[in-house]
Amino acid sequence: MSWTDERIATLKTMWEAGQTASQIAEALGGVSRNAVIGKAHRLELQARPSPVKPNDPDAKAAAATEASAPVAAAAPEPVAAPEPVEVAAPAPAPVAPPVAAAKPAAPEPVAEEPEDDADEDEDEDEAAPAVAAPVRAPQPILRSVGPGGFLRQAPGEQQPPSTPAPPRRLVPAKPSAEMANKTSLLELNDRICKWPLGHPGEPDFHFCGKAVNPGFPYCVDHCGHAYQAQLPRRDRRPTPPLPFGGPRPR
DNA sequence: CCCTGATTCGC
DNA sequence: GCGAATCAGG
Repeated sequence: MSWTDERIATLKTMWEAGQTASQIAEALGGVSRNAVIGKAHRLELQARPSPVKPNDPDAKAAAATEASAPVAAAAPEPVAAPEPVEVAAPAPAPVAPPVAAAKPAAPEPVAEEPEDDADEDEDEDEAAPAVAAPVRAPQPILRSVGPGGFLRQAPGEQQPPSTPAPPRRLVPAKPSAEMANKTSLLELNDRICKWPLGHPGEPDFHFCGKAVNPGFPYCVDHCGHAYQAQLPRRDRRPTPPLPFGGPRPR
């Protein structure tokens, strides 16, 4: 298997979406997770919280290099001023994180309508009324910053009780009509949602294409899908949050 | 044990 | 450039 543009695009997309290397490898097929990670790094896609990220470069390098050779000398404690790794503290404290007031000007362009939370809109309805954003009190909400740098939902605004909802149609069932205004890979830019729909290589594969949530590669809706707490693999639905139908049966 | 990503290094 | 082997934290 080689890294075609399509595969690379998928890799990028999934990587940015927070999928694990294993999942990406599985979805792509024909590659190991190591290959995915290696490629991701070569593409300079690095990011995402890694389970193994020490602090001191020197100590780490030494440890990594001399992994098998127990260093019994030199540089016992070169640690002088370890810079505190400033990660946004998920402190529930009343003090608002800096990000909270970041963009209070534009309170959710998309109306999170209470009318039917049970049946949330995951489908890209051709009639998506993204414009019908009614007046909503511009009260800033307390948020913390997640590993990916995304705004985490405040405890109060947890919408559904983490109900992924039964897997529904992720790919428009209407090939022709829907295809007319699909967003192809070539049309991707900084302003439109890059959430992939369908499988790369297939005729109906396209991207969401809606306006992005400022600062993110996806629209508000898909940010919600892309950025969520990782559940243990075991408790994870086979594919629910995945825009990809999962590994394509070959 | 399992998982994760990072890094190295021979190819 | 690629990816298996290896490392290391959770």
